[in-house]
Amino acid sequence: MKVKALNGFKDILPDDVLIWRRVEETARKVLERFHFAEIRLPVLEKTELFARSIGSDTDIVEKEMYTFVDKQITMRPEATASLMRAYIEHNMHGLRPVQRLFTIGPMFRHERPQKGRLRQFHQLDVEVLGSASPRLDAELMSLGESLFSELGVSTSLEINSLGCPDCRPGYRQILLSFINERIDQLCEDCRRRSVNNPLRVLDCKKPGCRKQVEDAPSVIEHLCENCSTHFTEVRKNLDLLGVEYLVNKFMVRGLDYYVRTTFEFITDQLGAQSAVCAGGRYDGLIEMLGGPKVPGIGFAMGIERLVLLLKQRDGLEEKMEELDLFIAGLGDEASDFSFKLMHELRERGYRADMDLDSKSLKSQMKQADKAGARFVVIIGSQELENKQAPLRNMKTGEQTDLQLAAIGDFLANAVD
RNA sequence: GUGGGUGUAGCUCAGGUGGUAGAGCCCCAGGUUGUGGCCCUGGUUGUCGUGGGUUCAAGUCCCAUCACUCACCCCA
Repeated sequence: MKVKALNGFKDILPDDVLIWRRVEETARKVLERFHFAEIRLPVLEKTELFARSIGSDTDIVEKEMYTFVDKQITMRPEATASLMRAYIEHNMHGLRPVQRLFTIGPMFRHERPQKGRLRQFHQLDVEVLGSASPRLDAELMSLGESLFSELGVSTSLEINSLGCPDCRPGYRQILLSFINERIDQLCEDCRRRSVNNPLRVLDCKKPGCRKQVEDAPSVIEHLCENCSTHFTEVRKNLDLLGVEYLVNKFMVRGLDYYVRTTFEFITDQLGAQSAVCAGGRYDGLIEMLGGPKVPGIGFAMGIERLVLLLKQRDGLEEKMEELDLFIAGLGDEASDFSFKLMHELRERGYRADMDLDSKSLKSQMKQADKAGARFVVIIGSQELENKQAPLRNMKTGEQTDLQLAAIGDFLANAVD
């Protein structure tokens, strides 16, 4: 019986790694422009950290975490909590008034896998601590927009406000009585939700429920004055930056710590997993975790989902050039020489390879072609004797004789 | 946790009503005694997911089981 990877855990093979690297490199480049610094965090944390931040009543904490029950530690299901922990632990609020941080890495949730959803998945997590300004909310969304446009992926932005501890309880009551008036018309799930988390009823996907809540009271209409002003300012700043968005009054977040602004970048090309990037404001979270009273906002981008989008976009990827030079050696003596030459060229910084198994020249040329080698040099006993060998440009087919000793210098000229 | 779909070569997939396994791609060799891509010729690779049942005979029918996958739930 072959040993296979766990369900929901995937190998990322070399061809895909090229796409992953493009995503990561683009992200780092764009984030640098927005003055973000990278932070690297551990994958294991105390279970308590997640229970306190994400909320012990959420599905994530209740049934999706990989927890070592005997040790009270958990593989992180998301990055925000860890990042807050690090921020507090290292007193980062004292280093500068506003911290702009991001991190990229694997997260773990024991969910049933499906398209765009794995048990080990990867996120780009972006957080800004230390400012409550609505400008920041808009700035983060424009950052998301820049990331997508830089990668050539089209998404649409939806925003909402969830209010704050001052105004949400009141709204919750209003919504609850609205729901209770038509509780018989709602699906089983929604009836259950109406007790645990009435806001969730708003984003039920069943057409029947949708119709019922069509004109439900929205959070936005019941925001307190501060939250309302904040939301207006966020929208004003989005307009100022020319960021297009849609207000989705039914958008709800699954994590307890969100307040005020929430947003999602969505796509219609990933089946049921439409959100590629989602986030929101979480003023109060740091304090709740024992830190200073510092506001924060952030988002997470699902890298697998992003990679899927990039892959299903018309794939016109060029053949990758993996090598500067492939050395085709013919015969033992020439192969010894080639082996040493290859080593010297690598020491000088060139990408070189050769065939170690004394295959036919035809086969070696094929290998060179497969690898996308820029040049091939062919070395046999005749070439050793004359100290010069034919060097072939694989793109043009041109072939010229070159002194063996001059190959390195030739590459220095030919390769940027 | 719940429901649907699919399991045949390394990959993508054919195999009406049961008769001891196929194509394309990939890979390898040759055509071209030392030259890649295109072309031609030939070749390698299978416990037909697994276990049981019906039958003279099962990839094909029945049952069970596992894996993968999509969707619900939830979420990035």
